[in-house]
Amino acid sequence: MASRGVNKVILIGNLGQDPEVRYMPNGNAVANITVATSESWKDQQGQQQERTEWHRCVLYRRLAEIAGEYLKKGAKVYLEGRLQTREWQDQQGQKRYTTEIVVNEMQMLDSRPGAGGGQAQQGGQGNWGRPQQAPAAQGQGGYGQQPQQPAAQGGYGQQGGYGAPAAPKPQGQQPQQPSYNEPPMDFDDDIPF
Amino acid sequence: MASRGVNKVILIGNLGQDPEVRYMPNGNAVANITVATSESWKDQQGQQQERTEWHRCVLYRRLAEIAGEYLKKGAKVYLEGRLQTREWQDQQGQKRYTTEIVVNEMQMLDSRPGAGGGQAQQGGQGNWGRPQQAPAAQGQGGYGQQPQQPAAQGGYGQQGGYGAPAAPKPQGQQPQQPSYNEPPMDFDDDIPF
Amino acid sequence: MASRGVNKVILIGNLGQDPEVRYMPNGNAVANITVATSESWKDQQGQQQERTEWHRCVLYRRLAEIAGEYLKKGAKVYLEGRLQTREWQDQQGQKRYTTEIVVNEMQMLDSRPGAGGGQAQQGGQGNWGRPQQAPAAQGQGGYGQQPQQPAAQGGYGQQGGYGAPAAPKPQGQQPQQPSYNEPPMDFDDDIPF
Amino acid sequence: MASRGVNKVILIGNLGQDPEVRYMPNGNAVANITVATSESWKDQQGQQQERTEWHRCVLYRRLAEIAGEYLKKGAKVYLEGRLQTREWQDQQGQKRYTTEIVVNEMQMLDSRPGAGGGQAQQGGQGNWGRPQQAPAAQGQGGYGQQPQQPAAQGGYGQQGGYGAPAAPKPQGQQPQQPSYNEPPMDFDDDIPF
DNA sequence: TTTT
DNA sequence: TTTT
Repeated sequence: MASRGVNKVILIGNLGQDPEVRYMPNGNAVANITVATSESWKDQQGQQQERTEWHRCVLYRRLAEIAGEYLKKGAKVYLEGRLQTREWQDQQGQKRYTTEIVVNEMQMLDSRPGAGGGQAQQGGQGNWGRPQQAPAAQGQGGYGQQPQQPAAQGGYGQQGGYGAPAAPKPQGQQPQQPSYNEPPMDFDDDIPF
Repeated sequence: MASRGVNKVILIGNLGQDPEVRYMPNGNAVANITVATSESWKDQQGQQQERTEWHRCVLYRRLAEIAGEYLKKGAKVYLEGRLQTREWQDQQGQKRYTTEIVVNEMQMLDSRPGAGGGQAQQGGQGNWGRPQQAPAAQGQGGYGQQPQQPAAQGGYGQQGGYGAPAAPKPQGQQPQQPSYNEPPMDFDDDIPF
Repeated sequence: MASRGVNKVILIGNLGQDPEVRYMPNGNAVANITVATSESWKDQQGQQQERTEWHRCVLYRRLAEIAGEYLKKGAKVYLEGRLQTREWQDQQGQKRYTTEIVVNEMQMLDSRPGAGGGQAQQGGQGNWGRPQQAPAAQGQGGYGQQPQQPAAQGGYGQQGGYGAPAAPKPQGQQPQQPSYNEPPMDFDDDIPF
Repeated sequence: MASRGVNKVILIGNLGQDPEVRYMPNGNAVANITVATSESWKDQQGQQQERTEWHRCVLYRRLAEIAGEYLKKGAKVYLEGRLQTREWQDQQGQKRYTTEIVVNEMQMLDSRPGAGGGQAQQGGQGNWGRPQQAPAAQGQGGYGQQPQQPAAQGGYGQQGGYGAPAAPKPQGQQPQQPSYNEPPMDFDDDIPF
């Protein structure tokens, strides 16, 4: 409900491998993805250098399902979340720590294969999920025949219920909308400058 | 529910004046605040320069109420939101545009007056709301005798209902919490470094 | 040099039209771009709604040149900058205000046309600049035959000199690099998890 | 010079202990700080819960010096940086990983002790550095008698020279300033709303 | 270790 | 209008 301080991470990068999705006893999905960001620079000898940073990210519930459905190795994504370091024990019983980004917002940044009409199914190089599947395998995702590029937001435990299988419940977050008595704001079809 | 693109603003600044809170017909609160950020630099002649930027911000529902209750002129705040430009007409019937930050998260950054025990009475210079009030005037805010520093998050239309007077309903956002079957993460009592 | 407060904007969106680049007397480039972000939601009647927000952005110097060279209408970009409201006078001598994002970091998010081999030349739909040019017409940009996807960072006055034509000077910002006596960090070729 | 992707962290939190500052052979300062953020929520049984997250942060050069000089245990700061995971070996020769935030911007969020006149001397509870020192012990910091609240930005390798002791050189980053032929922007004395 |  |  509240928080003291701000703990925010923003990433744009590419998946190092396909998402790993698993389900908890209560039916909630959890997905792990690893995302690479990189920077390059010239060192003091003028040599071009590059360094890749790998980020371990975890997504829950609806976000996990979307990730599992639509992302694959190489996909470019925008992620927003918070840092969390968890403790675990290695085989020797030693305490270890792993820092992860708990994602609460995701945007896919690859242009959709098959977008824009025609262009047809399959993929392979588009980094979108399930490209090899038969065209009829759809439906579960709820994104329709021509699946909309899903852009997902998932606050903290946003889908409400723990203990219930993830379902397409109404999101707790809708845009803060122009109420009748606010000034008009219709920008839908023209650019104001 | 969804969004294409990212539209995010992060501000830390000081209120130029007390918040203006009003209520919509449906009972929802709306608050307007103006926040200053400033930067200083040396120009090419070596003169110290400073420029203040004023940001017009709008808060809705619970956030508006908290702002009205706890913020006042001079208060330092962290704000997160999105940009929104709305069109209006001036007296000559000319189209005008105003860009505002629609706030969906807020953190007060002033230390509470009277926090920590002792440290003296009243406020007046602490930039917290209602400092001149009699000590007994509490209660309405629901923050208890020793009101907790409120840190508030308000997604898009987060408090659920339009058309209902704002009430302290459960937030749509709770921390994404360690469920029983997730990896252990208990940092409560020891530190990883 | 310093700033009191934080004034930060993060956008991911698409250009509404080609960048407009002009040059100042001192030779510095200035580019204006308009970027759309949009969100969609279901209203209370269950109707799908969408709202597009248009952001007026301004880029200076090297960033302006890169924008002019590589971006075009429809291109998807990541932008980071700060809000700035400037005053101007309309024809009636009335004070008007326009809020812009002064961009200091930019990332192009479209996959390069012609990247990865095959996929072929031409453009038109790739949203990258100068797509109709002959393949040999390159060179000015300094991005080579197979131009690297430019990712640019431009702090405040980053290219150092005012008063000089923008040149590919060394950036004032290089990655904060592992100095000899810091712990080794070579992640270049393996994923650590 | 460039980067592919975005790797950004934004924190507001409190220092768990005084900064640890050390110097590299080339004279550059490095500071380590640990910063706490926390969130609280009600669990499913209605119990108030709280979780504190600890962030390991590293600052270089001028930022490190400022941190060492002005921050102390308990201080509240705004930090911006990037995630970096470095590999090291434990005593058993095992590979270990530690994730840190490499800070490139910092803002102190505590109000200065002794600011505003009167308000009394010394510190101890103000979380500003060196509070127990004799008033004359100043000078090294270059912030004057009444030290300005330092707000610091330090890009990547921002202070220019490696291999030289950090000195108050001109920052590579000045505000992107209104040049003569840009639209007027003088907000110094009037407010747009 | 912090803070409320 | 704020803040330092």
